[in-house]
Order: sequence, then C-alpha cells, then structure tokens
Amino acid sequence: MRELLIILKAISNPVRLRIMKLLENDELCVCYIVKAIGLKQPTISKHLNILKNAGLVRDRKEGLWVYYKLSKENINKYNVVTNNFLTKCLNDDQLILNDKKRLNNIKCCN
Amino acid sequence: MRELLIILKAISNPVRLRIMKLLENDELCVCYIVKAIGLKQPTISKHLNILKNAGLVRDRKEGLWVYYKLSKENINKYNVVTNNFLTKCLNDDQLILNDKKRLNNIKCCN
DNA sequence: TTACTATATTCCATAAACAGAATATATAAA
DNA sequence: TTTATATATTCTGTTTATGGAATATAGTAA
Repeated sequence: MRELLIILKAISNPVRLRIMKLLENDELCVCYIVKAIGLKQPTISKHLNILKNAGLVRDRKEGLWVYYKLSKENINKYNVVTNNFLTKCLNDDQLILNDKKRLNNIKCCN
Repeated sequence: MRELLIILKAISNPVRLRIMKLLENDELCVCYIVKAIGLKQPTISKHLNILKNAGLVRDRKEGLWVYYKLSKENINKYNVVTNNFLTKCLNDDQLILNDKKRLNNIKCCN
C-alpha cells in the first residue's frame, strides 16, 4: 500500500506529469527540463527527486550534468503499469505539446 | 490533464484506495463502508464524494440509504484503466484484507 | 588554489488535504 | 405533526504539498 501510494502521489501532480511526458522520448539533463517546464531549478530538482523515490525515473551523472530517464526496469511492481498507462495519456494535451515544443527548440538552438 | 489529475489524486489516498477495494466486490451503503473502514461518517462521506467527482464510483439512493459501487461504465476515458489496474493491486495487503473481513462480519451479523 | 556552473538541499511562506465536531438535509416511522 | 436515522455539508485545527529564495555540494576550468 505504502509503495503504491508513493507512486500514485508522484504522478498526481501536473509538473511531475509534464516531466514524465518529456522523459517519454528522451533522456534529459535537469537544465533542459528546467527550461522546458519553466519553473525554477530547485523546484524541478525536488520534483525529480519525488519521481526517483517512487522508482519512476533513474538518474545518471556525467560530469556536472545529471541525466534523468524513465525507469523501464522493474524497480517496483507497479511502474511498468504506470509508465504504460501514462504513455497512452495526455498525448493531445496542449500543455504537454507545448513542453515538447519548447524542449525541441532548446535542443536545436543550443 | 485536469481530468486525469482529478482521478489520480482521488486514488492517491489510503482511505480511498481502501474504499475502492471494498467496492470491488460489492455495492455498499455508506454505513457499511463507515464500519469496515472505522473512520467517522462525515469523513467517509467526503472521501466518497471525491471518488464520485473523479467518476470512479456511482451512487444510488434507496430510501435513507445511499449505495455506492464502482463505475464500470466509461464515464471518463481513464477509469477503465484505473479500475483494471486497482483490481490487480493490494490483493494481499493486510489492511485491505482486514477491511474485507470486517465488512463480511458486518454483512453476516446485521 | 580560485572562479564558474549544474544540481541538490534547506528554509520559509502559502495553499491544499485531511479528520472530526457540529450542523444541515432528507427520508421513514410513529 | 414529532422523532429517529442515514447521509451530506460546513467549520476548524492540523498536517502535508508546493514554489522560490538562499545556500550547499560537486565537478570543471583557469
């Protein structure tokens, strides 16, 4: 119950849903997520930590950068379900589409 | 996004998960749920309202009693997924099992 | 070493979630 | 009508969630 609640609470927040949807396509460093979402870096960092504690994302350090990606591995017995579920959700949501557009601009023009 | 968040927040609470698992097998009146869960009636009533607003349960009035059941109909585009998902979850959770045991006692001995 | 940069953590103020007491509503029975 | 019962709503205090400023940490470069 405790584990499931941690996962459900993790995805029950608009910013964290947006982050999950950004990570759906790419492995991303924190600064890209910060720019795509438009909130302050510490705020994004805390949201990422909540997703990580829920086992939904993994991080990988590379020099100064920390890259986050969806945890496809079965770290918990629910995340496969939740990831598959989210893949089907919000794909025509304007907020999500805008995030992805902003991300693409950042990736191209940097 | 808004609709999805309402649903996710609705199931991101231990009491509401317990209620959903009780309703998995039965249509139940509020007073049975109150006794099985062990919280005050107004508290349960508010939780039921949150589940109802999320489209996860339906209510039916019969005299003084109000019966709640899982909404199997496709009131929203997510609840089939969430209901199917929850059916697979928490089936060996001790808290959930105890709730169901208490419910059975109430049903037998009333 | 110092300076710089990316990320994480701490602190604080505000907002939302929660439980329960008190109250309101609605139906049934006397 | 009055009384009783089941449920819903309002109110209040407490806890939890949230965002941002300030700060800390860690790695890179000069």
